[in-house]
Amino acid sequence: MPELPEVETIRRGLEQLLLGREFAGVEVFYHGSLKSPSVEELQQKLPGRRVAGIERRGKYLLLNLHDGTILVIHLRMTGKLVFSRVAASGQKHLHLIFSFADGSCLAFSDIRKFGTIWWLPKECLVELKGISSLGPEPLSADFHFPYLDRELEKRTVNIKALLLNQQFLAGLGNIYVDEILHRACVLPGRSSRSLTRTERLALFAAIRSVLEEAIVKRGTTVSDYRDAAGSAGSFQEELQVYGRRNQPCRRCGQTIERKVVAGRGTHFCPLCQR
DNA sequence: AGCAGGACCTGATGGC
DNA sequence: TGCCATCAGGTCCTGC
Repeated sequence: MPELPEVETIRRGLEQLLLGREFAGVEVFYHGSLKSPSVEELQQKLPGRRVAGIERRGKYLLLNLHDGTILVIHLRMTGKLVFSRVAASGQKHLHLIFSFADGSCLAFSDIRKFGTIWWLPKECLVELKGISSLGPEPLSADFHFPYLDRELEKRTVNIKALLLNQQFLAGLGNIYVDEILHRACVLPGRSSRSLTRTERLALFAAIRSVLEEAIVKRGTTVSDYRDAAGSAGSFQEELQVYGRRNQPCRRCGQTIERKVVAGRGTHFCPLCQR
């Protein structure tokens, strides 16, 4: 599932592949992917516009076009963006293809059809509630210890649910939350405000270090994640708890357990996480 | 307001 | 073998 490190890896790939390219057309096979505008309006108005820059906000990809409009893409769980130098077709679950003036294209496919695309003027970005309500970027200066400390104090939910909340912090998903809590030695069911100062400091450091290392490894490929060039990531080899139920903890040897916390499959070490 | 739980989807897996 | 139920998870929506 693409979380922050995967989306950042895709962003970097797309930046190499798409910058300056001019849109020539769009084919839409599954209309549910395109939230706005209509297929007709997109097909009519997108051609001729060029890619000027690619940003990421949380798990959202933002393709800035030279005329001040933005293509916003969210891959949700199984969405994929794959660039090809020649026209692509025939692949399964293909929902939309952007073609460029030089004959290359960007294909959007998604097994579960949850992924979404918007095209809108930059000033309308605030109307996308999912983006405008996002919390700070975990790797930016906006995310600092006093913020984490304050939020932990005022929330009543368990720490797993808080870390999954995009309005608290943008970009974390199920895999990295489990890994972060293991690194910080904190059990996922603990209430946010119960964390000691030592644990809060460890959590702050773990959020940053796990994400940074995962970006270096170009993300985690558990089932079908691929970057924009079609390559898998390698952080799955570094996972300490996620997907390791009944296997020994790499830190203390205790058997990794799995239970549902905050409605999500949650992996943890019952001995070295407290 | 904050929080919990269901809905949206399809493919993989397991039980019978 | 085939059928059915269950599970996977990001975000939005509803209701408490």
